[in-house]
Amino acid sequence: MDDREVFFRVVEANGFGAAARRLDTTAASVSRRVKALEHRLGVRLLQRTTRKLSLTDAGERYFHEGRGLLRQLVELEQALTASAREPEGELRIVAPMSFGQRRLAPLVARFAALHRKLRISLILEDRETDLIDEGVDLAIRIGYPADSSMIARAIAPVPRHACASPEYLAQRGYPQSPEDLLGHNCLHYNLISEREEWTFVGRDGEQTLAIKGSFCSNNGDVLAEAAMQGLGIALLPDFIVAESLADGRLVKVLEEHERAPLTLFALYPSRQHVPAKTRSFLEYLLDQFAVTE
Amino acid sequence: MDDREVFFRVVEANGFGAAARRLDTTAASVSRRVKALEHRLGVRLLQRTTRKLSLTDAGERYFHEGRGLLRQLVELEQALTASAREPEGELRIVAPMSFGQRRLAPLVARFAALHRKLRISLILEDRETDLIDEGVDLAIRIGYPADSSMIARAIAPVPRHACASPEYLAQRGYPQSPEDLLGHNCLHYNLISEREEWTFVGRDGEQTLAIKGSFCSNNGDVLAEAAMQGLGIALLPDFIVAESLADGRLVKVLEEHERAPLTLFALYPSRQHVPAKTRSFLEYLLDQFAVTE
DNA sequence: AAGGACTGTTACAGATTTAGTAATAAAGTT
DNA sequence: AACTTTATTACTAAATCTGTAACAGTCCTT
Repeated sequence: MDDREVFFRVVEANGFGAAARRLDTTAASVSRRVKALEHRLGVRLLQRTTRKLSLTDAGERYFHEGRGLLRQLVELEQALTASAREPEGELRIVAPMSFGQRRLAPLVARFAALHRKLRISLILEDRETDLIDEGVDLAIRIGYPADSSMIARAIAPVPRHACASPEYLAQRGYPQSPEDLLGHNCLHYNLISEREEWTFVGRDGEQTLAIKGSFCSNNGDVLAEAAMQGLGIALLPDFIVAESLADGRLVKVLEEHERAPLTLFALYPSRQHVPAKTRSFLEYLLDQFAVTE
Repeated sequence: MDDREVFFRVVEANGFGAAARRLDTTAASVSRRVKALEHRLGVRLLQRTTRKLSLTDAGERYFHEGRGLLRQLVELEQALTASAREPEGELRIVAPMSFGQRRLAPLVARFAALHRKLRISLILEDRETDLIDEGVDLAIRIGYPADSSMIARAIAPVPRHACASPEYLAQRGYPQSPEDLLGHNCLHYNLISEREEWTFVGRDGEQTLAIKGSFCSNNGDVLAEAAMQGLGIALLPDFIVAESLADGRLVKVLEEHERAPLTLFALYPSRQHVPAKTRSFLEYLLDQFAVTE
């Protein structure tokens, strides 16, 4: 509690004791704080006998001009505090391109409809942006957490499937074991990892293969399209190939050898006092993915 | 120092350490205070890595809207502090009628000329006003201090003289001792004391006489006029009869029996943080009367 | 690639400040 | 005159704040 506020309360309540009661403290404390304020300003603010209070010129001026200022300041602070509770302002989200388009965009649109005081900016980029530099509230990443100064919250597992078109498999054969891939045209998705290695779970644990292929890309949709055209086998995240698998344009291979899924992460700066807009969206995401997956 | 001010300084200085240097404290302290402010508001204000600072939405708003408010408040406080040093505003003085007219008015006029930022209100009243109720900064009293909650500062002695017109004395005789007054028409000034008693210094200490007279008043000028017209002997303060004594219209009697003079007092509320206008005027009075008397 | 310089944060210990209790003094009230 | 009510202050304990120093993360230079 500010000494200034104590003084204003004394004037409003017209007495030290009355002010103390309203401020839930003792008259002794109020007396000392007014004294301290007067000492700090070097001006007597209240002329007081044990029975009467009256403002000095300085006190009069301070009360009339200062109270409004302090009140505005306090109201501003309360607005800020409130904004930490109810989502408002701009929420900047960055996410990988494909995931953003396919999965995030519809969720974000529904979330935006729930919070009309929120302006949402969804930025799709396949590079790791500096959250602080870009003023980003929340970043969606797939893989493993990296930036140590950020908080990484796991949202959902992201399985990856090795898949190809039925035509390709009919022509080149259906791989029965990971090793069989060495004879196939493997289409590498180099956004998650540059290294042309695929890892599967074999008889005795994980097994990493140096694969080869005629085509790689940092864009999963391009690879999926290539696979559908019968170019080869692609190892792609579930959300990119789910539709194609569902309607049969792509077929999973080596399904029982799939390694543990990647993780969908939400990254946000710091842990103390996360603004409501960020916290709220994060909870929404967790809720949505808990149901879906 | 207010946490708010620390935060604004951090933003202005663009760094905790820089702010600490300007505020003449340590980075540790600054860090903690910003943290405390954020905790109090429940909002993170600054996004910080060890190398970069950036305002959160809340911090941005707080800085832009709050800094002006706090600055106005601080400037108001500085103005109040300054007003305690340089006389300004309204200075309300109350004084007894006769003394005010004859002695104080010219001094006040000269004092007013010295301090153009001061508006002086000289209230002449022969009753004891409540300084606090009336918003009076300084009261001039003659006699002995009474109001215990006020500060009474002695300014000058005020001798009283028993005096009459030369014509009256020629006709009725010149009193040689205080007792001789019993046979005279004593004109009582009942402002200082209602009781019709005059005290003189005789052979063995003070001697109080119950005097009698055909005329009394609470106005010294009226009494002086009456005395000059030869009505009787009046016991009046020096400042009322000085002129008449100087030009011979009145003559002192029993001069060697005069008791100790009354005292001219300045009364003002409290002792801590006396405003500059009051202090300044008091010093002026002391200076003026030290020279004159 | 590694070291150096600088940043903000935090544990610790000591110092300062603050709070409430109770006693005191002053001014109304019955 | 006794009683209330009011503001103030000495006293003690609790809370807070401060600076130091160690630490950790980041950028820059070599």
